[in-house]
Amino acid sequence: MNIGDVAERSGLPAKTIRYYEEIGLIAPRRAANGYRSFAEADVHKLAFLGRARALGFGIDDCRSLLQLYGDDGRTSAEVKHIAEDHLERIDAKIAELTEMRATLARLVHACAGDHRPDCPILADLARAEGRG
Amino acid sequence: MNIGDVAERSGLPAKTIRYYEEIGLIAPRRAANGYRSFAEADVHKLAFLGRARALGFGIDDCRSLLQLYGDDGRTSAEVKHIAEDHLERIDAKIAELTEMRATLARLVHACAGDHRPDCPILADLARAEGRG
DNA sequence: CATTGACCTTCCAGCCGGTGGAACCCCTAT
DNA sequence: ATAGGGGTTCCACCGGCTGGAAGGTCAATG
Repeated sequence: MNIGDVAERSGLPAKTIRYYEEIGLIAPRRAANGYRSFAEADVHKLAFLGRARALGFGIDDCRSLLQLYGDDGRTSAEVKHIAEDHLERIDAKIAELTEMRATLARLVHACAGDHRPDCPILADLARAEGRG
Repeated sequence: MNIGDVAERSGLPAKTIRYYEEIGLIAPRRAANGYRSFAEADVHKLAFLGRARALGFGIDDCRSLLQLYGDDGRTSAEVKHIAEDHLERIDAKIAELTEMRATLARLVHACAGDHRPDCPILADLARAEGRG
């Protein structure tokens, strides 16, 4: 299977697949003409990676997850540990964004949005002492 | 004022301040010895930038906000527009993360996290057809 | 058999918003 | 004179790709 077919089947762009090979996440064979020659297992791995990435796992986590996936001696505790750490990072990010959102929404709400120059948003940015 | 003092007063690392000069957000004078020589207005601008960045505005937005801030002929509508766009992007990001979080939390919950290899997390990544 | 066009290859550059480090200059205190 | 704590420039790197140039390969045409 050539990279185009694999891209279609895995849902990942060809560029990304080449990149994943470059950083050692997959290692497809090569045909005599130099083209990458993908096996079903590669497609499977790539789909796995696509789903892990879609859940927000970083490349390093993906590497670990893939390794655990292929390791019969793994424990589910190892996998869970990675996922829990990631969950914490997501929660932290959500909390951060939620705080931003609250401040921003308050400012947007306070701003008339008309032709006049007076603007609570700029006022807040220019001098944020007193409130968060 | 030298960059170190400005860093302390604005809360931004000296590296970042140099970077902001490089990309044209600020333009401090230079002393005879080549050192950057910051005025109060520069410190003010940097603090403004720091707060805008803390609200998640991108550098381009910061540039626009700074420009509007210094423009007496601005309208609050222009400022509000930038903020509303940004608010939408934040909401989209929160929604994305919240969805990730939901899936991930479900998987983590379903995983025993013990010494055995069976793991719903890996199972889901390996074959995610049927559920989101 | 030559050409077209879709595919594949490699390599280099860029995105965002900095951050780290090397190599060097400047200023003050001892 | 020297030590140290500033400052300066420049270049490389982070994540995770993405775009594009330059060129090789292949199947189907005229």
